[in-house]
Amino acid sequence: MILDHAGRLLLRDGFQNLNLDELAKAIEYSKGTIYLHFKTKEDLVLAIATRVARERADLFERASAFSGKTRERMRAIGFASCHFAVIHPDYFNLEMLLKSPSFWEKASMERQRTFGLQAAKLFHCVNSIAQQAVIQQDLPPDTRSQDVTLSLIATTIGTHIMIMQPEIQVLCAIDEPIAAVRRNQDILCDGWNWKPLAKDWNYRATDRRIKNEVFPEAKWFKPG
Amino acid sequence: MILDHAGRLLLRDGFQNLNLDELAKAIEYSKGTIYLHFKTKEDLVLAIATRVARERADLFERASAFSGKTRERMRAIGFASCHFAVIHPDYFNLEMLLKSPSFWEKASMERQRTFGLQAAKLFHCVNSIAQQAVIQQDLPPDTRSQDVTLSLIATTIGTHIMIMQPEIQVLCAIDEPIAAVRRNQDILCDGWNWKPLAKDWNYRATDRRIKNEVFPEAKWFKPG
Amino acid sequence: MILDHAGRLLLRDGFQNLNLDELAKAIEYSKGTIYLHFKTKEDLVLAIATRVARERADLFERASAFSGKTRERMRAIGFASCHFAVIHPDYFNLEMLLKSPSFWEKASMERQRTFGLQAAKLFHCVNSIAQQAVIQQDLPPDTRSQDVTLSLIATTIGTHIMIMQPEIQVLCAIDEPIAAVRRNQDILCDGWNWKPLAKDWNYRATDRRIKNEVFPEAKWFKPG
Amino acid sequence: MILDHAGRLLLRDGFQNLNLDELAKAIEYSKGTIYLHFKTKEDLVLAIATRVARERADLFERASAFSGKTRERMRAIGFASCHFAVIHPDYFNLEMLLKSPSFWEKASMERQRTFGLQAAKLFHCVNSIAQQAVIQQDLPPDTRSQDVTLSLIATTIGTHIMIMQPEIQVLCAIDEPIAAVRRNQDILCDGWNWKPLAKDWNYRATDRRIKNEVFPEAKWFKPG
DNA sequence: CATGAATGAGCCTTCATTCAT
DNA sequence: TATGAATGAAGGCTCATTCAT
Repeated sequence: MILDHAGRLLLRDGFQNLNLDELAKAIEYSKGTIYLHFKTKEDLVLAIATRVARERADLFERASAFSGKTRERMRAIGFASCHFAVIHPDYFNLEMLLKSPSFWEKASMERQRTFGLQAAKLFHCVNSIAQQAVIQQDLPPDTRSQDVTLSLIATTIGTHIMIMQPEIQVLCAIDEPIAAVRRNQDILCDGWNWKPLAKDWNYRATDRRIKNEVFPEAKWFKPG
Repeated sequence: MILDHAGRLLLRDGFQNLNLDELAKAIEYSKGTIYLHFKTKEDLVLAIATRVARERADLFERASAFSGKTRERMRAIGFASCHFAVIHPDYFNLEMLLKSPSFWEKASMERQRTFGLQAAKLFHCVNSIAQQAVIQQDLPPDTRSQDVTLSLIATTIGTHIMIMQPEIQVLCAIDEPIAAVRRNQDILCDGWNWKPLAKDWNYRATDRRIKNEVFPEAKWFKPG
Repeated sequence: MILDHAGRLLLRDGFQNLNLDELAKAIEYSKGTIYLHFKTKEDLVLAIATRVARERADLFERASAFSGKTRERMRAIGFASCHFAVIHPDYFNLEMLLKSPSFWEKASMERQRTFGLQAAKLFHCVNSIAQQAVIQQDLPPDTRSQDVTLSLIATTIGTHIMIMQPEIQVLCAIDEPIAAVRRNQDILCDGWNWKPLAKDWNYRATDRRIKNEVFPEAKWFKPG
Repeated sequence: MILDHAGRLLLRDGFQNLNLDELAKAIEYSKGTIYLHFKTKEDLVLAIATRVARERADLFERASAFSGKTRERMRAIGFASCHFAVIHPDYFNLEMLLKSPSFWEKASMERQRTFGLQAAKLFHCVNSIAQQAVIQQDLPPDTRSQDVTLSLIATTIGTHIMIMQPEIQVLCAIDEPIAAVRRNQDILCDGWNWKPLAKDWNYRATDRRIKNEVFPEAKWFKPG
């Protein structure tokens, strides 16, 4: 598949240094053939991004189906985001690229729509759990679910960005980067007063269940 | 000054679309003159980033000097980060660019060092307050200050990135984007159990003090 | 062929003044197409030089096959060098360019190798005749063939360089520049005591044979 | 002196890579000042060439004053050319540059004249000895002195060019490059039948005299 | 569907030269 | 006489895109 190779080169070189000549050499097809499938280079890259975004949305939806208290289910989402980050550690660089208007206007409408869909699924997964938490009074009654959702996604993204930088890992004496992501999510949930709080519930057992039931295939850095 | 114009064009066009011909036309100097001051295009852009980063570090250091409880001082830092985000809403795009190794190797050593210095100052400002909080037992005794620092910076960055996207603003029904940043910081501090918690202290008064004492010149979206 | 036009412009303008825009205009192809075939401008020029050098090596090898005494065969090589100089009077300027290390390192390895091969063929042609002359005692027994080879090539090159200069032609009252090359080769062979010496053998007849048998297509300045 | 530094940089970098910014930094004067003295870069380089050429002419004239048989005096000239080549091993690269018409037309008339003068002196030194040799019947009576002169200069130049190339030194198993120059000159004189021939006269003694009387300051590679 | 040779606009970078001070 | 900041034309090289086959 074109997208596999293209994705690999894209991660290695970045968007601007991604070279279609090199790509054509890497895949078994010619440059002309690439243009049969993608309107422009941007269109191709958006296709890659969309595929990865769909993968992420799928992970989130699987996690979303986890049974348990609302905070446990959100915790499953947290595991999903970490699992995804392990598989696609540099995906954020790609997503940042999609911010530029000059990028979007060169991609096909259809693909723009498809990508937007994946992003929306993501938000929805998180937000519907938060909504239910408010309803079930796991979260304080006057809490706006979108605010919780925003904060969780933001913290997750921000932490991923931070821990990718080697200097930060040194400064913060982090030996298990991915664990920092889930810790921050956890602290934040406590901050929102999302019941049961970390101190009131043994999440070790929950974590074990998530790993077994939702991500049996995943490799986690530290078992337990 | 060259950097002013260059910064403006950089924000408008992005790095790759920043055109030195256009820049030369914009400033009253010629292209050759630009190269008297900057070794490469990358060097120029790093100079821009450094200048803005220094501005941010200055804001943080001013905030750091705020007198009060540790959490109040951290709150002042939060205001600093928001104030900065208002002045330079697109700075994160620029900072993402600096991730690429191929970028750094084209900039002059001296400028690389200077930029690193500013980034370190930032971390230090936040971390030293967190350290003091642990010492003063405003934070639980077994808390690692670096973890708190990391989480605060990560949440701040992540939230800034999120609220820049118009779709997110719509989805989350945010009418005051910048307020979301400080809210998330606040929730997170509560999550860390940083005393006094939001429910135990009237931070309205603190906020007023910060605005008056630390950022008397700043325009905040909503007074109060 | 690209190399034909490029060679023409190269001789007219020299390396530094050779302009790829102009070249692209001269040939029916575009600048990009040139770079499909040649890695750099230096690579292109080395390709030109190699082609001419191969032509020269071919002439030398044809001459090398001439039958007769060793000195007669060397004389045939002398004719070859003159014939070549008539066809490519400015080749030495090109060859001088190849001295610069900064030139070589910008050309492709493959082409570097090919060019080196041609140069080696040249040396070999001359040297193997000199070797045989020593064996057959046409040259004194303690003569080192490489020294003879070096002197002959050096004199040939030097004379070609000299007679290219109009002032020298005037100063030396030369009306037939190319003849000077062969005369110097002849004097030098006499100096090495290469038998039969010019005074002991009628080389007119040999010359006639060389022209007819080896270079029937050549135009010599003065018949006879 | 400007020319000293400029000459050094010129040899190191070649003409096209000679950079006036770098030169201005090397000397104590500014770029503007350079242009007070030299019309163009070419003019500057021609000045360098002229100075070295004058040095060479002086060496030749000193050698020309050597007393002895005509062939001994020519031998002194040979030593002069070698001595010069040792002091300025890369001068030929510079002289080749002066062939290009586009170079000359950018230099000042005055300097063009001065340089031509030095070149003429060179030719004259050699030629007048050859002329006298014909008159004194050290050379056969029908010999044209200019032909002898041309052949000697050509062989000298050609040999210098050849022995500069490391590959040639290897191919020819040369361990004393400069000695090859004088050997070729000697063989050539024998070829012209310039009396006394090498076999009829002990030139060792002559060489010793030349070194002592004409170049007492010179360092020769092999004493004796 | 597939190709890959050809394109050519575009861009960064260099550097000899000038001139106001 | 000396400066050195400023110039700006020039040129090598890239690479996304096209199209005839």
